Amino acid sequence: MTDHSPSPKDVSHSGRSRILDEAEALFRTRGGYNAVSMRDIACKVGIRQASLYYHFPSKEQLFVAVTERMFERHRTGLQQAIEQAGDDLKAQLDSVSGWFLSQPPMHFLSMIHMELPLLGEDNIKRLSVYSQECVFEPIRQLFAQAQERGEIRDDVRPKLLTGFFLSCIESVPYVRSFPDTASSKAIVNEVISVLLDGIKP
Amino acid sequence: MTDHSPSPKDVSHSGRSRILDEAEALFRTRGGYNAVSMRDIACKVGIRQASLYYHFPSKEQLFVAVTERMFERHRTGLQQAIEQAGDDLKAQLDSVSGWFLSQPPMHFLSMIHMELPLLGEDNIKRLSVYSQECVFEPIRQLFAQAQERGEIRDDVRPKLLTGFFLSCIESVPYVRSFPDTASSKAIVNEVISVLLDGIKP
DNA sequence: ATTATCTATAGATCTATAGATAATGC
DNA sequence: ATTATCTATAGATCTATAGATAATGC
Repeated sequence: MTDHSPSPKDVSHSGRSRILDEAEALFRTRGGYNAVSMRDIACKVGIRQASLYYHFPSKEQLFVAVTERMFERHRTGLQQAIEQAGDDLKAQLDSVSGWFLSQPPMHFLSMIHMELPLLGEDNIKRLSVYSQECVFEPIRQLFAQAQERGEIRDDVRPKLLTGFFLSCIESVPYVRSFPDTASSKAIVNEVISVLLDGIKP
Repeated sequence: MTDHSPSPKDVSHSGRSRILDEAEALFRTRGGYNAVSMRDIACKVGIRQASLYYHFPSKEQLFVAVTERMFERHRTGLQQAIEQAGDDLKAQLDSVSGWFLSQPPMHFLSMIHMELPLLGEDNIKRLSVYSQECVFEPIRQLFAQAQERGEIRDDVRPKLLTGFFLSCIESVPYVRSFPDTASSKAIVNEVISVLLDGIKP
């Protein structure tokens, strides 16, 4: 929460944020909350497992901190991406896609329905709300404003468009994994092209 | 399909397939492979944990069996759905969507990148290939044939369309979870409408 | 005095195996 | 004789706590 950064001696990045970094990488690359032990995390950081409990009261709270920080990063990243693009829908979508591609895949939907249910009720609520604010809502507004400007048909709902767009972005690493497929950027361009113009000739 | 036999001795349905049913439901509703123990599964079935090892040599093999059976079910379901629809793209997509909505959500992408990595190398390969054959390939062919019939622009790749379509279908339970949102059928219709015609006015 | 680590361990798991036992089929 | 279950338990975990210890700040 309050990051008083009292030690400007942060040579080569230590302490709490180092733990968050390593934990985030492990939760992402191995199979999520249950597949990563406190020992795994401590090992990566280079300390003993029990020492993690000086910084976080429980594994669950460490996971929550990791996830909140990630959402927060996406909030600011998305905000900047959208600002830079100006008031044009396609430019905004390109920019937002560029942001997501610049980040390690967050696996938004997978997180929501495979990781959240493992947590306590309060934390589920907390992270659900936070994911909405940081990730979903910025994109929803982008679509809603484009609709007000008349760039989007009136019979599609921005909320649903946001869900579809996010899920397509999330599928990029998967389709990329096919033998002959193109770059992520090319794939994303195809998503956006289909979204804007449909697949008909 | 329906299992309503209230008979106490449950002659209709016991043994191996009963275990697969309960395990599948648990893996889906709780948080996946690591979140479900053999004890949980045995408890649902009504036997002791050790008895599961008479039917399956390991938890991993049980999970593989569950997943293969699920893919197989989707293979035949998708095949029927596509056959029934005839040679029209929209009709086929409607029918395929109808099939997915008739099934508990399979969380295709989530499975691929959160569950598979937990398994042994051989099983990863095995299930990857199987998921391609049973789920991905039928839909890819649907798009490829529509493209040959001239119903789809030549500059979009069926493989990518398949990824996008699957990921959108997978997002339906999520967007459904929003407060005011419509039925799953209405959501899917909106996906298909956007896919076919784009979002421009 | 505070901060950040350590060692050691309690207490709960969880997977899998060994061997006994009941029920069924021949 | 085979099939399907059971009890009991070994052996590995894993989370979290208690209390000691070193390093840093005042």
